[in-house]
Amino acid sequence: MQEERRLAVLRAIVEDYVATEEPVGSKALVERHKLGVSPATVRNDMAALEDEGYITQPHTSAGRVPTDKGYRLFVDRLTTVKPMSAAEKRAVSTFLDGAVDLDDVVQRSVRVLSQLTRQVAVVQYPTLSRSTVRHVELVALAPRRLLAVLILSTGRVEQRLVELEADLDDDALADLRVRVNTVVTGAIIADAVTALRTLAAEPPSRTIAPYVGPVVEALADAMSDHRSDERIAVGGAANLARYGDSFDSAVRPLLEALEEHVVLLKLLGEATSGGMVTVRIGHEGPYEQLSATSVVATGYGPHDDALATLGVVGPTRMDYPGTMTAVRAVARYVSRILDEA
Amino acid sequence: MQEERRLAVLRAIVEDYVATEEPVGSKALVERHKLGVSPATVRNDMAALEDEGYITQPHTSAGRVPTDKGYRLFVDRLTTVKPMSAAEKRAVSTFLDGAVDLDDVVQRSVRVLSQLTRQVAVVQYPTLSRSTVRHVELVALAPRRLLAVLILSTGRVEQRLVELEADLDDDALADLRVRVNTVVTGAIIADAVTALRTLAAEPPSRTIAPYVGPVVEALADAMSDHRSDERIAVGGAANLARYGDSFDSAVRPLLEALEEHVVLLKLLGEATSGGMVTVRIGHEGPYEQLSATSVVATGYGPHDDALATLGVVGPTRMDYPGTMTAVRAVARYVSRILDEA
DNA sequence: GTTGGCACTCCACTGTCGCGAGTGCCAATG
DNA sequence: CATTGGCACTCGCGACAGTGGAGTGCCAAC
Repeated sequence: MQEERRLAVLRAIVEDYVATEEPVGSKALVERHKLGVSPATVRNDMAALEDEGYITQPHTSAGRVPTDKGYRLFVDRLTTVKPMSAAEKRAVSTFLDGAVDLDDVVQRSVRVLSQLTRQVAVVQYPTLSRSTVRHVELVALAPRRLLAVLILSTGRVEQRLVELEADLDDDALADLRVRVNTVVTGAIIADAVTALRTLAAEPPSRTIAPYVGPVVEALADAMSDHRSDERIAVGGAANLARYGDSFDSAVRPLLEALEEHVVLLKLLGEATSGGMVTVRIGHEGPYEQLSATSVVATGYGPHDDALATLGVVGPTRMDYPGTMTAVRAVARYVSRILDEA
Repeated sequence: MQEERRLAVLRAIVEDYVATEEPVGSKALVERHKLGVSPATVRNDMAALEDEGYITQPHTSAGRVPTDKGYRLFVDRLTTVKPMSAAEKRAVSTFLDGAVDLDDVVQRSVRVLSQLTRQVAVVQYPTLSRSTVRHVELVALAPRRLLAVLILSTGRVEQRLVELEADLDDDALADLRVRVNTVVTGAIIADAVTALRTLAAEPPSRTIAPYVGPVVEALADAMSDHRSDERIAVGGAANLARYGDSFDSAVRPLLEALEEHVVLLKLLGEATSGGMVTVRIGHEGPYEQLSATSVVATGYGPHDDALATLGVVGPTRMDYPGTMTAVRAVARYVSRILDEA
């Protein structure tokens, strides 16, 4: 009974603090939220909550502020799903539907996500390693030169120039093309690479033997190209300007992190699929300097495969319910678009 | 005679102010720069400089600060070329030489430029419209489906999927490939597009007539794809953290501008080729809100064609000589790399 | 034209003080 | 035993005045 009210008080504190950015006191609380009890009672509850480490006061005789632990409890148990407004839904769909290719999808996602949440949005490009090969094309550019084109299930296209050591005729090229595609089409990247290497190690026909090596190398290179794994789009950095206070402690390290895509990737963490949104609050993250920022992220990809991750980073003091639904919605929508492609 | 010393005083003021970020007074000036005259004399000169609008004082009885006009004079007439240190040169070359493709070149340029200048660096991707076509490849993916690959002189590769309305045999494909390449190879984009349209309007052979339309459309689309024109890479935003003061007035609008690539493009301005570095100081720029920021930019591209622009944006109070040489050096180096490719 | 002297200005900094929001504790109450 | 009103206490914050110092402008002398 009292326990229940205590949680209500915590929720109220979090909500008010997020809204006002100021430590919230007992009196203001009972005024804004009809708790049906007196300020004194709330004070008792607050003292208890502080003992348990959910809230803290910046200095004696100031209002209370949620701790990371308090936000955690709030997110885990007190969050009521906040549906998006019809207007917002419409905005997401119309904006994302205009995308013409994968690059564009990612760019637009970043944009819509940052505008929706008024935070910094981060979208990872679909990872190669977990996508599958749709098709491989080999194009003769010159007798000893060909272009290897790799088309993936995510819509990504990679190409590599291949220099050969012997002239290539059309028949051999056709043979090679068929052999390679038989082996890799439909396979996930990791498997495709090993399959290709076996092919190169034991050429199944003498016609292709002289060429299979360089071609396989080029393809394997394109497949395991880690630069693509690390690609990330960032948007809404201007929202950092709203931090106002706590510039050095919060904005500076975050700005630096935004440049270091490796750090960002680590921040986003493992992709979780199936509509689950991960929330990492303050010090729970792997970086000491980012102890004042939270990350709300989720995986996305066609057929609910979590190919990549998208989310937002912002101050620990953020609107978690709203942000979570926005992230979830954008992830779903992007996944659906990738399904169709 | 006095005129000469006055300019020396202005130069000293600019240098000191850039170094210390604080209004500079007459006494401090004669101490730091061996001007050979007394503070009183300097004061007279300062009064004159203020009358002419080159410097100003934030409030009565404070030191002087250069105005935009003062910086302009400094940049135009007082700048002594500041050579880069051997270490810096080495850093630029080793860092940029590691680039594997155009994307990588741009990314690395942004990085090295922002680190060199400790400012926000902006690099525009080489514009399509002024580059030339190296090669067009057409790849049959299915009887009625082919991939059109466009390879440009800048190293950029664009591809488009083309759906046909009639089955395509190998002979027709080969014919089409030859015809297209004859028309566009070596041409600059603008010419290539018109040449393609003529080809589509008057098909020179009946074999290719049913296919030339969609293929030409796809290629023309890829060529005039304005999204690529607008592509820009930004780096070093973390350097904005050093602004410290004047956060709202300077950092916020700049952060917003960094997201709006259209604005950035306009800021960078027209590409100027041939080692000329453009400096735009404060209010000289097209945006009222960015009246506290300067832009140092120059064009770059293979064979000294100014295909695109790169530069840095920062506070009007910046180290112009150092920034200018850094921008010039990076532009030259990138141009040379594009030459080789 | 240059210089030293001098009076003046004004910002930045410091210390003091009162206000108000908020707390913790306690005794009273249902 | 949870809740409540009362009350004394704490402490941050804004206002205010006083002070020191850097810098200026002006002037008379060289």
